[in-house]
Amino acid sequence: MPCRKKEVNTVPETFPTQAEASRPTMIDVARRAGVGLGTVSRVVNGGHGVREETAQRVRVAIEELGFRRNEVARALRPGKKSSSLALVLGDLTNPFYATIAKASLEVAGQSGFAVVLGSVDEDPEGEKRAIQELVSRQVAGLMIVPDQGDHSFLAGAGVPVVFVDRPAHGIEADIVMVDNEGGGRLATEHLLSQGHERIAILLAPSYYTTGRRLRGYRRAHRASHVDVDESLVVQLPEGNAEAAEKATFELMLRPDPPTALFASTNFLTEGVLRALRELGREPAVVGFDDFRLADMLPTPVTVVASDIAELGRSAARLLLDRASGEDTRPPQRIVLPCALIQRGSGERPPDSAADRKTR
Amino acid sequence: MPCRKKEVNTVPETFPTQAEASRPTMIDVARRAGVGLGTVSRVVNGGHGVREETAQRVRVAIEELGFRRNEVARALRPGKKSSSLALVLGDLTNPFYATIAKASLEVAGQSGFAVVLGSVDEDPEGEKRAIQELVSRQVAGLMIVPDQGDHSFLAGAGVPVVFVDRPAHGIEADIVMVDNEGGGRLATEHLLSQGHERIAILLAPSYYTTGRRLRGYRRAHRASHVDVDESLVVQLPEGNAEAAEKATFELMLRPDPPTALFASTNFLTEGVLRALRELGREPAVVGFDDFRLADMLPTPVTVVASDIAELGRSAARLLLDRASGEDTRPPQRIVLPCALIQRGSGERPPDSAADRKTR
DNA sequence: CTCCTGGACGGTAACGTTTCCAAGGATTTA
DNA sequence: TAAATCCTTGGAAACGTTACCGTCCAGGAG
Repeated sequence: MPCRKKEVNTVPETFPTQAEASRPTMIDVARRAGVGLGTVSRVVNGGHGVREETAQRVRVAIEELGFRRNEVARALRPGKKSSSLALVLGDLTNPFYATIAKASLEVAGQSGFAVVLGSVDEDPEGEKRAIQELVSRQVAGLMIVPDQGDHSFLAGAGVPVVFVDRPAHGIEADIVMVDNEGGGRLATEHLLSQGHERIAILLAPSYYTTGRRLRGYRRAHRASHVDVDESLVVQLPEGNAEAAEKATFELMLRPDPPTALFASTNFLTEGVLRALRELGREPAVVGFDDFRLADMLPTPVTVVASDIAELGRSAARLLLDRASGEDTRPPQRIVLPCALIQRGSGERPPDSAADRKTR
Repeated sequence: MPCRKKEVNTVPETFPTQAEASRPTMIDVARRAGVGLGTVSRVVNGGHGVREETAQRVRVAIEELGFRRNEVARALRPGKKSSSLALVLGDLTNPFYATIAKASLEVAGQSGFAVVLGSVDEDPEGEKRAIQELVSRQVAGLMIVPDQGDHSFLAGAGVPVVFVDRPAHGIEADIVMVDNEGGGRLATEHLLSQGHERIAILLAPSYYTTGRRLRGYRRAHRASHVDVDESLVVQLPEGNAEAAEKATFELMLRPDPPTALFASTNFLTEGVLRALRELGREPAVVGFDDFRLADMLPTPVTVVASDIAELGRSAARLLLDRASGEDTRPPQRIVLPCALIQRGSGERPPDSAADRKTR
């Protein structure tokens, strides 16, 4: 009897640390059910054109053998892409990215898609390598939170792409993002309306989002007929909390410190708060993007926030539509709104910035 | 001339939203380089047994055509598993899980492995489905942060498995975890040494880790000859901050409230702090697992912490070794130590728990 | 009764890679 | 010089699935 490898009904004498159990194939199922290979395939894929009685026999055989379709072999067929999406992003430890990952994972999962996370080094070259790795895995689509640098190499990849949070250079593709300019404007208007006229803005380096938030900041000033002191527009060398902390120190120790600070990123907000605690100063603070425990800090933190999870969900939905071929519209551009969440730190009047030295 | 599909040298007239570019295959490369298929394969896989001159020709052809090996087809060969690991965990929004994901991703990436995230619903049944989905994708190994429930179905999967953070029932496999008992003991000893004798412990429901942390709590009490008031051992109905907040309210409003609280999870710690702020009470608090901004809260939070990233790294390393077949040792059990980080909340003396109502 | 239609089903050819085997040429050894 | 060996190379089989193309049989129309 030409049986595949061996049936494992006997207990192996050694612990099967990495059992080579060789899962049953459709051929095994076909043999067992006494039908042809094609019939099994038809049953597995919805069972059209198969007599109910036959289908039942096949299903029984599948159950008995514990058969599961080999997705790799399936994806090999021409035209069929694998049922996985790729997600390329920076630092999962940043709640912002983690939220996107979780949300897209949920949506993909509902459609039976898995999500492959490419490993992302810091440099743009590493990003490119990671993306190509993923393409060679025949993923059905790519969700990318792009780094700076050219992404035109994606044009010929033959895979639909959705950019998340910011667009990429050199390629036109779907993009899902938040209303950065509106958010920057919202935050700044809020501070201006409290009477602040010296509002510093801290910017992470050269992200697209950074520029838009700054634009909102400028627009708000213009609308209120307040001039921007360019020395209060701080381009940080890095996007982390430490850089923001250092910059805040310098800002606040100037002879003419700002009365309010707008931190354009969740990590930057953290750095700002650290510096202020150290300094014992209390200028108004507004952050971009909400973060856990923002309401639990000594002065709860006012932020402009958007629905980050929706960012991930939209991206996944859009990508699934593209991958299925249903959606052939020109590249979409989805922009989610921002809202101001007042908690206290953003509602401090200009004079509260004076030295308190309550330490 | 039997050319594959078509060469796309012409600019398509419509925007190629999801270009069907049909990437070049090894056959194309072979034709272009004027060599056989096998030779190309040998070059791609390290090029042993190929004359340098021939190899060079092949490499040029690869470059010119922009060829990338199709990983799906590669994984189809018997014995060859795909070069991806699967990671199954709960809520990526929890920094604990996010850290594991990031760390394992890094290690896997260094070995050229991608990480597939299975979508994980809440129920154990969903977890099982997700795992089987991943197995059918021929992943080279599984990292699982297991839910309760039986995992014996994994025994025949023919794939190495590493459990993370807690063991699973019904299967013996590698496991990487933290020293839960030691950590629980450390936290409790610390509080006892301050003179606390009424220490409440809040426990998330029925996790393995919960039981171990509780055991450490009891051991510390026994070692100090302090009896445990069983009414201070609080099993929460859910593992989230809300449940902990509610329980803390009830605890602190008792006629005989505890003078210290040990929150056995980062989310629980958050709930405890919320309740205490609301109540205006200040018992000592120690949390299990560090969290971002813990040092920035009104009273910085003392925690027992371990190197969560190392948890993820170890898991990935172990799994890669197993997958390569190099490591055939019996199931390993890696336990990482916990350390106490004193920040203030855990160093409050017993009498500080008295009503302050400073609000 | 014959022919045609259509549903059910079996078989086979791909998909792109790796691996094995055999063949050819060059080089060494007797 | 002939034989044996090695290195290089080409070709074909196989992996598990899906898609297509026939075949077979039943039933209805002419």
